Amino acid sequence: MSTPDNSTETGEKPLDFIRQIVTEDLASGKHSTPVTRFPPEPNGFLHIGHAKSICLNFGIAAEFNGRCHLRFDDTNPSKEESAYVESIKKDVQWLGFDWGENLFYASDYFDLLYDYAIELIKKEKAYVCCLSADEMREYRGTLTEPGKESPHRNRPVEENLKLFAEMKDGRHPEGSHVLRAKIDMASPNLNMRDPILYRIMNVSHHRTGDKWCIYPMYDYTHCLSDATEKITHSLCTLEFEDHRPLYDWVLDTLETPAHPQQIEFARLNLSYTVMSKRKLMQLVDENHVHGWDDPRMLTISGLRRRGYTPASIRNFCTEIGIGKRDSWIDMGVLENAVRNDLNSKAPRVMGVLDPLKVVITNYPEDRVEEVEGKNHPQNPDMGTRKLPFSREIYIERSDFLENAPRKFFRLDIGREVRLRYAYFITCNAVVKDEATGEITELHCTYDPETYGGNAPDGRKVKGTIHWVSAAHAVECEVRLYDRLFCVENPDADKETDFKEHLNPDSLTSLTSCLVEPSLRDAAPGTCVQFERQGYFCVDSKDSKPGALVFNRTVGLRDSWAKRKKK
RNA sequence: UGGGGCGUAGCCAAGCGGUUAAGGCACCGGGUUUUGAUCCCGGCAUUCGGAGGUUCGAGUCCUCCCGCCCCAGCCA
Repeated sequence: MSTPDNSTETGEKPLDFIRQIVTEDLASGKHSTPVTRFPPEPNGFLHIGHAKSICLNFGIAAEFNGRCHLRFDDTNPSKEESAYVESIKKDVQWLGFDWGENLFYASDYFDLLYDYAIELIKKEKAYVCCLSADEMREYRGTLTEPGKESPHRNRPVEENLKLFAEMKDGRHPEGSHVLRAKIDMASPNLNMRDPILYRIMNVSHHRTGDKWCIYPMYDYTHCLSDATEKITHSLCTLEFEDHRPLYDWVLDTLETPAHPQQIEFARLNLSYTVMSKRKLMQLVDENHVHGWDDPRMLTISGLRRRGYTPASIRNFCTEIGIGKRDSWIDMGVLENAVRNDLNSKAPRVMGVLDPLKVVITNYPEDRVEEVEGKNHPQNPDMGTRKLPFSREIYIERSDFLENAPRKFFRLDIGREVRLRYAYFITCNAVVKDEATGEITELHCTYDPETYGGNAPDGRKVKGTIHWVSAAHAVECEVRLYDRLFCVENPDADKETDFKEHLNPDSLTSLTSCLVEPSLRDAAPGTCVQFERQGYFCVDSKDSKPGALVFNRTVGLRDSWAKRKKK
């Protein structure tokens, strides 16, 4: 029944090259079940690029009935903190993944790793080197010239054992000694020119405290951690391709429980943003944004606060695919992913961002009626809600235009529009501030026959606009976000600091917005669609009862705005 | 002129020698619509970085060329 067709059984999405390898390894019996791992270093917050890796690793585990470990790659205590461990766990869970019992730390293996190192020394495959960092750089050679062997390369085993033990016991200062693999100083692959395995660091570790003053390097730790956990497929990004020979060398030289296969894929690049932890940290530290979870940040916590759903991020990750090309994904693809998810999930409400008062002159002063609004026009299961309607309402300022062109389907003097779910109104007069000329109020009349929004005489209106009742509306703050940078690739020009491309208008705060009363007690995190405008969520940090704050997750597609631009 | 990778539409991405080169985003038309949203329907690569070659047949195989990315941390 084996078929060369690599599409899924239902034929929806073809398998990427990694899933093809996994499929083949299962078919050939090389593995009975795949075991993957997501191995973040706890030195910062997770971002959308990590989400790609998380979805890949946990996704494969779920699809092929395997498992995925969460392993903290905590081998450099000078940069790591347990606060990051907690935030990473939270983000992975929030994305919808579960590592079950399989939570590991590279630091769990420090004893094991030390024993393996002794093993290497005994096999004459590792030695203690006393060259300084500068000397070592000189000895390493260059891209085009081979390196020179260290004078300590042929130390006797006993001496290496003794020195390594002394390093471990804190008898040598930082930088004075390192343990190196004995491979090939003439290798065209710099990673194979006797790479460092252990360095001395007099730094306490967030988990092991002061037990150690020597810490293993990534290249040595990662492969052995993978092997120890019997990982089958060790997935990492392209820049580690050159490290694979070293990964394999360690596992071939030592006797380990398994020899996982390292497979590299392209990391995610998104237009109009930066992705590296260093740069994100700079934005936070220099107050260009308000913290790691600023809704403009493409961190998982920022996206969460912005109103992105876990499903939207997962869908985005499967949509963009896995490959080996350096690619730049357009920000619009991410935005499209939230719109798609929220379109079916978010209840519809009405909110006015830039209010313009409308007095319905033929509506009784003290009358209040209720009209019924659908919570989702395509999904009756989401029910309906009552909306108060009265003589004074607010509409969006941009829904009125004097001397409007024919194609403007909104309000102008003499034009009739529908107030969503309420009545047809016709504008009769404009009230302006005499000094500034600014429009302060509109006078309209309503047609009592059109309750609910339909005219018994069958007459049509071209436009339907949203509104709130002045006496019942809830005042709130709304924050609009735009892309953080003005250019597609803020990193492109090495001469210019990426921060010079920051978009000065990435945040707009509107403070006198009015939303319908059903939102009065909306809980933090609540996602809704403000009809005709976009998807918004109640801010999880700054929103308080009585002082609601909404974040615009993403606007609706707007073909009218596009048309106007032309 | 060191090594390792990668080139299919504006952006991603299928394609695994054999009919008219999937799909998504973007874009352009049209229809439905009490959201200028959603939804629906249609359009959008005579050509796969370039040039040769093998073959009855090449995006897929071979050769050469061109372009881009990564590597000289006691970071991961």
